[in-house]
Amino acid sequence: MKEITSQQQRVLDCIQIYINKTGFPPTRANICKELGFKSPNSAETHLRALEKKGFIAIESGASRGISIINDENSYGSKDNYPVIGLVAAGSPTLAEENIERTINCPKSFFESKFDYFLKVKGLSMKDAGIMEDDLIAVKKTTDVRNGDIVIARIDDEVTVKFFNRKSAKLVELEPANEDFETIKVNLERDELSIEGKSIGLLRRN
Amino acid sequence: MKEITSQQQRVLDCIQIYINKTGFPPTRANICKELGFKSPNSAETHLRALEKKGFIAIESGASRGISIINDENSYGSKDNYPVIGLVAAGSPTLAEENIERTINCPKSFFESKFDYFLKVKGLSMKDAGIMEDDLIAVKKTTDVRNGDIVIARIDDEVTVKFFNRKSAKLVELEPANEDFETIKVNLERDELSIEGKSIGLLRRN
DNA sequence: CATTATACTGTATATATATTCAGTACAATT
DNA sequence: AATTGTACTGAATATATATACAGTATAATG
Repeated sequence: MKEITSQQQRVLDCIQIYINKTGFPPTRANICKELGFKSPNSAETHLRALEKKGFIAIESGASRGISIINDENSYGSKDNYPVIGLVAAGSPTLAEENIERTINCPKSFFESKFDYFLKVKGLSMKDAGIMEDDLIAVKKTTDVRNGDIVIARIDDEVTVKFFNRKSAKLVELEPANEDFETIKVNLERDELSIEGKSIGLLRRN
Repeated sequence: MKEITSQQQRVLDCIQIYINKTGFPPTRANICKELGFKSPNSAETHLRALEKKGFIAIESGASRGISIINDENSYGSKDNYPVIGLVAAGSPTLAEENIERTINCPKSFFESKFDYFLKVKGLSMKDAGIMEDDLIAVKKTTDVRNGDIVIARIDDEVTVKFFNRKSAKLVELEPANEDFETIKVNLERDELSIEGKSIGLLRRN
């Protein structure tokens, strides 16, 4: 993120204030009126500069298509946490197309910090009190221990299970539902990537 | 706030998701595309209905001039909610001595407003995904329906169960665990007070 | 010294967008 | 039986809006 000029900062503030006040971004003309410019092109050039520097995104062709980019490695640092639903095969979990929505929640809401909410599919962990459509608070880490509820990825499929390391080369992913079977992962043959672990859960009836 | 139809709810959700994803509200055409309508007027009429019912505001003439009205809770305003643990016999649930701690949490965190968190004891609702020490978000109300998870008080003891009204004088409180038995409450003989119902759940591992 | 970025005014225009009008159909009230 | 609300299609239109183009001026940069 490059440095911003004072005028560009005024424009950026103006956009944020406008959104806070009305719920939607301003037009070029709105910005001109707020800041006293007499030509819409004044706003336009500032917007293009802000876009080039990475402070905002502009949807081409769309009216009011301005969005303020909350940098700091995607979402984490603020109070808005993304909710991940179905994860498209092969795509990174936090890719934009996987984000269903965001939830506003205090950073210290769970005992330790976390990175996103994962919407649960299926009932394979029901005996651990994890039901369909529950939102698991996931902390991105590979530091997991036996008994942890982990979010694992096997062959581009994301699954939530108990982690259980049996030996140097064998990891078992155990469901909490007798209708499901333990997944045995031979680390020499199969690929296992640990996305993170569950540190909390949220359910909305 | 009047009642909303299922289609209007879909439109409202669509608007919120669009804003979350893009940073600005959708046009009529955007809504049509998302929901499969073929005429922008389909969206228009739904928007007007939502406006009339007070769910959204529409800025006349402005493109994308839709804003979602969050009555009171004004998205982001936070509040402290008490956590109720063991309820002393005879005392009101929200009495000071019953408050273990408070949790800071956005007012609009669950779909509907709630009054306190109740810390769950025992496993009588485990098949409903409610485990020991889970925190249930409780909305104080006596307006409960069959199938709701209610917080009930019988003889100064607080319990969480499924509510099931069998007849004018018989209410059954059903556990979600085969090791527990349904509590049958004869309203002519026993006293039953409904403290509220569960509208969400929070678990901290 | 040429180049580039900032910071504007002013005009013009294609098109994105809201909004109205004309219908059809169905269900719930009154 | 008449009215109202919901739930749409389809077409038409005024205007809101982004955006390009033509200038002017200043400061910084290599």
